Order: sequence, then structure tokens, then C-alpha cells
Amino acid sequence: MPAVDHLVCFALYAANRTTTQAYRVLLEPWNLTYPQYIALVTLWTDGDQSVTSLGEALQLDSGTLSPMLARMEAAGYVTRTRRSADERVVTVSLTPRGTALRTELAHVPRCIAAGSGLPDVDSARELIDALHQLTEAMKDLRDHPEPVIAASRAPRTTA
Amino acid sequence: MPAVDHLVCFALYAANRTTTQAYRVLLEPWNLTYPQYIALVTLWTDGDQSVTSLGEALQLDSGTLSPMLARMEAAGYVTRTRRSADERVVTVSLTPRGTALRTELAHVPRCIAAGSGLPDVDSARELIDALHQLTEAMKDLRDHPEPVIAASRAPRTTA
DNA sequence: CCACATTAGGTTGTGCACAACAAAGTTGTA
DNA sequence: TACAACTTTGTTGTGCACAACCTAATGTGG
Repeated sequence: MPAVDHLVCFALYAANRTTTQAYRVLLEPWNLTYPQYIALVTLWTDGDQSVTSLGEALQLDSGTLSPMLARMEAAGYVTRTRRSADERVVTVSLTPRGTALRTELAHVPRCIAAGSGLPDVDSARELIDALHQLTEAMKDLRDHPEPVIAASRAPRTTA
Repeated sequence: MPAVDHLVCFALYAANRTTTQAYRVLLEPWNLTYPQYIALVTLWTDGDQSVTSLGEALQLDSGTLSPMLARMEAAGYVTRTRRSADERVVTVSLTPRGTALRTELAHVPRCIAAGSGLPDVDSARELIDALHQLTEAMKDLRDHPEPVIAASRAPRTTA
């Protein structure tokens, strides 16, 4: 077994890429990527909204979203219009075609859920909770990096 | 709470990016990225090896590794030499500088482990196992995509 | 030996991520 | 009303990921 397989970070990294690959197979007929799909899920569920709002939901910044939304607009799934009340804000709206995808892609979450190997909703929620906790812990670490003490003897786990 | 937060796939996606961001803070002084770091971990642990072997360990293909290893060679951390016995094979070897990083970066896994919020080695292993199982399930799905049956009523979980 | 398939690695093109920066609009305040 | 500070979005440059393709080297059957 490769050395990195003992690290939480690598298990996360590998699982994320493999999941993205599974989505790729499902989404390819619509020329959609996984990040584009979750943007659509957000728009379907929470409705048309600003770039910033979408970025907060997906935890992505404008450097990622601007080109991605431009591609989705070119594909005819969304439109981008500046609000007259505040010309800084761009509202991302679903087109009829983008709205129709909600029905066309209804099999996607079913395929993923059925193929996930997770036996029920509770085990899925447990995994989600564990990942959310890890995310929050890593945000702390990212935003408050402890000064490196060379001689530190922190408790040892294998993250 | 954003709609996508109920999906296993998004929890995975967000946790992976946030973990990478935490590593970025730790690795930035050495101009290393997270994928470069796990390549080094593999070389430190399993020794010099071919590009293919490294790709199997990290689950990455030559399209990703070739440019990355070229950057690591330019940084002076590894060398790439063709084997005389089989000129197709390139051996990736640690330079003295690359080997020295193992000591210099010894704080990195400690910082991540201490900041991960995982209380002990057992809980880390549980999470790793759950992620490995998910990875294998997603590999199955990726490699054997079931033909989409529009009327399928698969058991519902929220993956 | 020769034609062919196979294998290893590299190249090209597209799409995220993200840091750093730029530009335009809005707001608070002197 | 000026004008500096702030907000929102977009742009640029770098580095993964990965599909598709290419080349060189090796192996294999005839």
C-alpha cells in the first residue's frame, strides 16, 4: 500500500478526485463539469442570486466563478445581468434551458447515492458531519497558522 | 445553510479544498504545493521510483505528473534520468536537497494532525476507511456507469 | 529480421482553484 | 459636494487534473 494512503489528507484528495470522475461520466452528455453542476443545484434550490452569494454557497471566489459562469452563459444555461439598483452586482439567473436541466439531471443524485456504497441516509449524514468538522478545523488552521515551533511535540495522529 | 451542504460530494469537495489551503500556508515557504508534497512523501518513504510507480501511488497520470516533476526538478528537489536498461522508463530520484526536506518539513504532518480536530489515531483511521470505501465505490461507478433508466427508483440517500 | 502491438512518458488543450491586481460603482463623511 | 474607503466583479498568471494524442523504445509472432 502506498505510504500516502495512511494520511487523512490523501484519502480526502483521492476520494474527491474519484467522485469528480464519477460525476464527469454522468454529466458529460450535457457538457457540464462538477463545479458547474453544484452551481446549478444552488440556483435550482435557492433561486437566482448574485455572484457573491453563489460564491459564499460554493466557497469559491470571483477568480473561479467569473470564467465558469461565462462558460455556463455561453452554453445557454444561465444569464448574467447587472442590477440597475446597484451596478456592481451581477445577478446570475437560470434560463429556461437551465431550469429544464433540473428534471433532465434528476437521475444524477440517484446514481451517485445508489453507487456511493453508503447504506442509508444516516451514514451519509455521519460522513457529511465528519467532513464539515474537518473543514472547520482546517479553516482555523489556514486562518490562524501557529508559528512553527521546531521542538513542538504535538499529540500524534495521522492526518 | 446552502443547499449543496447536504451532499456528501460537496462536503468532500469543500473539505479537500480547505485542507489544501491549510497545507498551502505551511508549504509556501518552500514553494511547494500539496501534490508536490505528497510526491515527496512517497519518495521519502518508498524511495526513488519510476514516473508510473509514482503515478500509481498518487493515482495521477503522466499528464499531471510530467509538468509537476519538471517543476520539482527545476526547484532542485528531484532529478529525472532515463534507465539505460529500458530507455522508456524515467527514474525520479531525490536530490540531497529533496532528502533534506524530510527533516525540514517534519512539522507539517504534526501541525495538520494537531489542527485536524480528530481526537486520536482511531478516529483518523475511521475517517480514512470511510473515504477509501467511498473512493472504491466511486471507481466502480466511474468504470461501470449503469445505463440511465429514467424511471428508476433507487433508494434515496443524499450523496 | 520484420511488421505489429504494447508500454512509458511527454505534449496540447480545456477547466477549475486561487493569489494578486485592476476597474467600476457605492457609501460615509468632512 | 468632494473624496477617500469600501464593495463587487472581472482579469492575469501559475499550477494542478485530465482527455486526447504523439513519439520513442521494447517486445512478439511469423
